[in-house]
Amino acid sequence: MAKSPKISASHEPGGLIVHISGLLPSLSPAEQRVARLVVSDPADAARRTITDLATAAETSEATVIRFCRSVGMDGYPQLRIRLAAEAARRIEPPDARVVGGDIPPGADLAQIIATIAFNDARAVEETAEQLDPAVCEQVVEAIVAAGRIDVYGAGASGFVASDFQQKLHRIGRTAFYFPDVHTALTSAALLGRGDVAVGISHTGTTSDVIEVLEQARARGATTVALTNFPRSPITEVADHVLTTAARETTYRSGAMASRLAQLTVVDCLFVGVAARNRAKARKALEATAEAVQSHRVGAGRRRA
Amino acid sequence: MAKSPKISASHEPGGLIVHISGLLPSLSPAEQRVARLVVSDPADAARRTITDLATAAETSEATVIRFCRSVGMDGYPQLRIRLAAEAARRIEPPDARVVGGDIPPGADLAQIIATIAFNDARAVEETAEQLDPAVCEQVVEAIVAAGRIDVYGAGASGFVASDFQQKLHRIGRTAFYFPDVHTALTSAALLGRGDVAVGISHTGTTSDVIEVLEQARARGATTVALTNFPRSPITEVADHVLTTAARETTYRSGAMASRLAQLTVVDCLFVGVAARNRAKARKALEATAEAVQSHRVGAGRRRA
DNA sequence: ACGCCTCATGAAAGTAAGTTTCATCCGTGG
DNA sequence: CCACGGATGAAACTTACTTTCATGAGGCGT
Repeated sequence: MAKSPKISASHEPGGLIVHISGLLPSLSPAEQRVARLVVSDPADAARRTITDLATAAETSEATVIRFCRSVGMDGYPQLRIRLAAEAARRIEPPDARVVGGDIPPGADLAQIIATIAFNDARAVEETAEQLDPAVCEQVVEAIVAAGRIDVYGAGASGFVASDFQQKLHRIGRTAFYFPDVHTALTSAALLGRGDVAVGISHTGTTSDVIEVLEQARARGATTVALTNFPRSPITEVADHVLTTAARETTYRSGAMASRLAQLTVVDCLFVGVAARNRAKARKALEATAEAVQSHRVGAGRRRA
Repeated sequence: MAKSPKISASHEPGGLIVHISGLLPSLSPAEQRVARLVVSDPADAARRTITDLATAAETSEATVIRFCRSVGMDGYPQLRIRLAAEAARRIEPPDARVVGGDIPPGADLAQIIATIAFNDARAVEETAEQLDPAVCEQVVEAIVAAGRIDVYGAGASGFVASDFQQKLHRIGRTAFYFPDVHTALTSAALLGRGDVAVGISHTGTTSDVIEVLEQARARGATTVALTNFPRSPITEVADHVLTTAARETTYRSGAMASRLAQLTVVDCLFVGVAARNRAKARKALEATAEAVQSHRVGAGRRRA
């Protein structure tokens, strides 16, 4: 048989749940039902027997096993154990905040704040946990060596792309961001070997971004994808894939946690690049900070 | 039936290992061998199959089962799971992260990632903690009732302003953001009673933003400031002050944590506003999501 | 010392859990 | 309309877990 991809999960001891939620959209419907059960209550799933879990997910044991393999486990017992470990490690949320869940209709502002902060912080932490330092290293390497860096992103991811561009620019890297697809395509066509193209798309399905990244790749540039879903289409046109870990269940809630997760990754890359040449980066940052100084009032201390 | 003692362990979630070593002397020799293996390396034991463990302890599966019962477990699978959970909990959280500290010169990427994520997550959490729900409420109120909302911000805060504008727009609020001071001033001059002007500035000293907010206030608009410093100049021209809690000592003016903190506040306001009219907001969000649908590939799940 | 009892122990039988195979079904594109 | 490929669950199968039971090693009273 042609073996399913089986994305390795062995190098991420902390992020099994995260890993699974990332893979969720790439799973078959029946497997998704299993995944959802597992993600929503890992501890409970660990307690269940395979038959039990299969029944709960309204599917067969065979599907559960397939699910195990899909997320990189050898079999059900292994999943169970990893799940138990994971569940134990995770500090119980202070109160009944639904992770990744919707905000209850009757919620007051204090609840809303608590829920959002909790989910946002989680997204940041979990993203960091599952980020592969080796891949980051390669990306940093490529950016450091790049003649030019293009950052692409549409919609909410566009802000992140723009932020990244601006950060790189501030430390003296030649970076561009294009809010417009046509311009972006034009720019991508002018990239070449040694240049870097970074495509940002939470879902990994934004055709504009994929198209541009593809173009860049065709021209010989090193392509990097930043997405929440490790098996989404964008990863097919990327040399390096960086993933975020936002469980933004509700599409409609307007890309909140995902955006923070993306920014966290951007920060990591930025600092990684800056760290390659501390002195120069620092000097550049100081120069840029000084440049806007005249646009600040009450410089020095701010009235203790 | 003359049941063996079976000391309950269910009420001590944390101390399974301790529990076991406590009753080690009361176990039969063969069971003790099992117990010693388990205590010395719980994680490893959890990975083994019952037969495997029995062999390692030079005994039979039956004895392992008896051991399980002796320590209060129902059977081997339960022991395994508890063991895995216990082992996971023992792993110390990655320490040595300097809160708000600079990144050490020799740091490798993994350290950088951990430090950034830690600080970013902290900023988000602490911001939420000190956010005043009452002030948020007033701001939400004002935005809901506003005829028009202007969001101002320069530099890094500009991205946040832009993000806020876009979010409000998506749920049907009339919101604007101007990257250019002149345009912003022009717009502010056209605001009036019932309108809202939001000024975002991390330091609270960005003269451009202050100036624009001042103008807006003079025209009768409700002014809101979002800053990290509760007594900075911007607060003097604001009717409502919302503060972030980012201790941005890292990589000066990289504006990393502060930006996430600001976004968290924006998210809270956004959800607060959206919650005021769930149905309408949801409909608007769905409509906007649908609008970009044709720019996505592989709508359903992606590649088995 | 002898018989008897108790208990620890593992072999083996039995049961349940997990895994594989395979036929069927369903949607997709030719 | 058919061929194809993937998804799926029933059932066969394997492995893991649990129970039963026979054995034998002490202990202990006589």
